[in-house]
This record gives sequence, C-alpha cells and structure tokens, in this order.
Amino acid sequence: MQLYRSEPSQQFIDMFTKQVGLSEEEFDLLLSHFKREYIPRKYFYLKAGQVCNQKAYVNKGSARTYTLDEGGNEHIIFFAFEDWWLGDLESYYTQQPGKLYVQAMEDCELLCISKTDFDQLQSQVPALKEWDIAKKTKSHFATMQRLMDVKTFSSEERYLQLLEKHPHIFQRIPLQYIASYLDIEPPSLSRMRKRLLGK
Amino acid sequence: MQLYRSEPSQQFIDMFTKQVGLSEEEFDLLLSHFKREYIPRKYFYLKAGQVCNQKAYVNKGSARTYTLDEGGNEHIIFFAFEDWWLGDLESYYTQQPGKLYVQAMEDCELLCISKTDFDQLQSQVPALKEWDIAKKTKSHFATMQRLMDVKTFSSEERYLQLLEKHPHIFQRIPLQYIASYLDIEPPSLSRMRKRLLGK
DNA sequence: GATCTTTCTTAACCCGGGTTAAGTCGCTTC
DNA sequence: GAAGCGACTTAACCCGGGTTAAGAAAGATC
Repeated sequence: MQLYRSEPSQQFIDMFTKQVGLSEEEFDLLLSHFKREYIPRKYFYLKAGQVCNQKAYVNKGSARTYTLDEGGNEHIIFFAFEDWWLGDLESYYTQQPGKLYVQAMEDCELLCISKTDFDQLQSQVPALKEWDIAKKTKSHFATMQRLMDVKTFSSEERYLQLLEKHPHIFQRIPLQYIASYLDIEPPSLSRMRKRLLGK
Repeated sequence: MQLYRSEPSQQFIDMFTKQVGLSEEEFDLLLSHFKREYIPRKYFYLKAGQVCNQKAYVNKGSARTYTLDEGGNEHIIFFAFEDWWLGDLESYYTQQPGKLYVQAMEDCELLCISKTDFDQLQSQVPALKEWDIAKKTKSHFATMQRLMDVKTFSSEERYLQLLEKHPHIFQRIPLQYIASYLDIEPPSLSRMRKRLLGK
C-alpha cells in the first residue's frame, strides 16, 4: 500500500484510472500535485470577487454555490456532494474575478490541484486534456438543462423531481437551502410539503 | 467579385477570415459546404424530438428557442438575431433527439453546414477546431450567466437589463415573446411597463 | 439535564401576478 | 373602406407566495 499526500476516495481513483485511463505512473504523478484542503461548515471555499485558480474535488462533505443580489439575498445555483467538482468555471478559465459564492454546508475535505499544475500535466498527458474537455461539455449540458428546468417547471414540479432524483440530499441539508434552490421562501416550501402530504 | 453558393454577410466573412484567421482558400472551401436555407416567419427550424445535425448561422432574420411544458405552454430560453448561431447544442454533439423548439420570428435566411461536413473540415483546418471549442466555451459561460440572472434578478430587473443592453429587439419582436423570455404573462408585462413609465 | 442555537412550521396579512375576457389600435387583405 | 387578424392594454377577480413574527422541535454545548 502506497502512501499518498492525500487520501482520495475509490471513486476518485477509479475515475482517473478506469475512465480516463491513466497508467499507474501517470496517476501517481497527477496525485502528487493534489493538496488536501479542509473547509469547515459555513466557511467559504470561494467568494465573489476572488479568482478561482484550482480545481477542487469533493472527497467528503457538501457545499452550495450561490449568487448574491443587491438586497443581500442568496440564490443557490447548485449543490455539490461527494464526487463532484467545486469552483467557478468561468473564473477558472478566464482567471478573472468570479461572481459566485461557494460555501461548505457540511465539513468538507477537498482534493485540490492548481490550474498551473493541471495545465502543465494536461500538456504531458493527452488523456487528461480529453477528460477536461469532456467534463466541460457535460457541465455545459447540465447548466443548459438547469436553465430549461427553471424556466419550464414550477417550483412544485422541481421539488418533486429533486425528491425523486436526489432523495438523499433531504437527509443532509437544511430545507431552507432547498427552498433557495427552488426559488421560493422557506414558509412557501413548508406549505407546499404540507399540501403534498395529502396526495 | 467571386460568386458564392450563398451570400454571407460581411460579419460572417470577417469572423472566419479575421477572427478565425482562415486563408482565402480555406474560407472558400468552408463556404462551399454551406447551404442557404430559408425559414418563413412562424415556421420551425427545429422541433423537440428531432436531431440537430447542422450548424446554422443567422444571416438575416430572428428566431426564438423555447421549451414546451406539459400544459402546452411555451418558455422562451433565448432569442437569436443576425450573426448568431441557431440550434440545439446538446442534440448536435450527442446526435440524440433534442428538447428544444426553434421557430422563426421573422423570415430567416440561414447559412447551414452539416455536422458531417464540419467535422471533416475541422480535422483538416485546426483553426476551425479551435474556433469551435472557443465558441462552445463562450456559449457555456453565456448559459451560466443566464441561469444566474434568472435566479438572481426579478423579472422587472431583467426587463430593464434587456431594455438597456438590447433595445433594438423591442422594435422587432412582439412583447408577448419578451414576456415569455422574462417568465411572466403579457398582462403582467403591460402592468410593469405602465408602472415604469412614471419613473 | 438545562440552555442555547438552528431549523422548520404555522398563522395572519398583504400585494402582485395569473387568468379571463373585453376593448383598442394598427396593419393587412380583398 | 370594410372586414379580419394580430398585438397590446386594461379591468376584475382570485389565488398563491412573500413577509413578518411567533412558536415548536431537534441538536449541540456546557
């Protein structure tokens, strides 16, 4: 058993060795550039105005990504749980200050690699570059789907979809965050849940 | 003056020759694969369930891209005017049936190139491939920005932003489409406009 | 175990937007 | 120019969600 500078989940290892197809040497090289980072609950991984200069894999914990309006209200864009990647993609690629807040909802253990390091590795390992492009594409389609969902479905429909597709998140995060994700206020979510109980 | 199989706008020519940096020969080769397509007002370029198998440049006219919910209501995701590209990006890349409707709001003249042709040209002309990747990236960020806007700003704020950034579209397309784009009903947009007149 | 904090629910009130339908204006068509 | 059509506005009604505040429940902390 080899000693790692970080202790990646099996999913992390499988992703790079089985899906991306890295050799053991390539994986070890990649892994040596990852640093573990802990974000306690309620603390921020990223705030608006900061430049996102690394990729962060959620090894453990959960986080929420949100925007802030002029009134100081938060609007959750998406959640992240284990085996997701955190960050502000636009800020990462443009290296300009971002507009997003990323806050830990539970204590988080992240595996982080700087953009500088990843860019260099990417030029050495073609499979990594392909993986990154594919990841961007998937992310693009997911963002588009979210936009379509927000426009097409009512908050109740989106609540039911969330309940069906990701029932586990209701066990882990406060309902007020779900409400923000659905673009409604907590009392409204409460009323909706009560209404749905009768069905 | 050369005869083209289609008559691209100056913007179209500049994009590929100046921005992408194609040589005259490369541009002519590319252009020879484009076909002109006319979509009369109210007709569809694409419907949900169809596979999007070509890129379409809007040479003239305007279109709206929307989803349909179970109740048969339309939800406009975005508009397209001259110098934009039309289509269902996910369907194009996956070659699976899409979920979007793309309908001409004014008579449209499109310049279209099949995915098959473009993929082949892309492998011959590296600059084209880079352009395509850059376009996807820009599109991704734009989609993300739209999602953030929809979640962060009220319909009134988004109306004012639209008025400021794209005042010309109010001269070209019916207000009912603007309303759909803003996720409100036409009477509500009317009330809002009346309210804003007093300011 | 008592206190404090966080989270969720509930109630009461109000306002804004959906809904429906009618009416106006402008443009096309014959 | 009359009729017809599409687009926009307006009015009236109703319902649902925001807002605020209070209370209950569950966890955390000491």
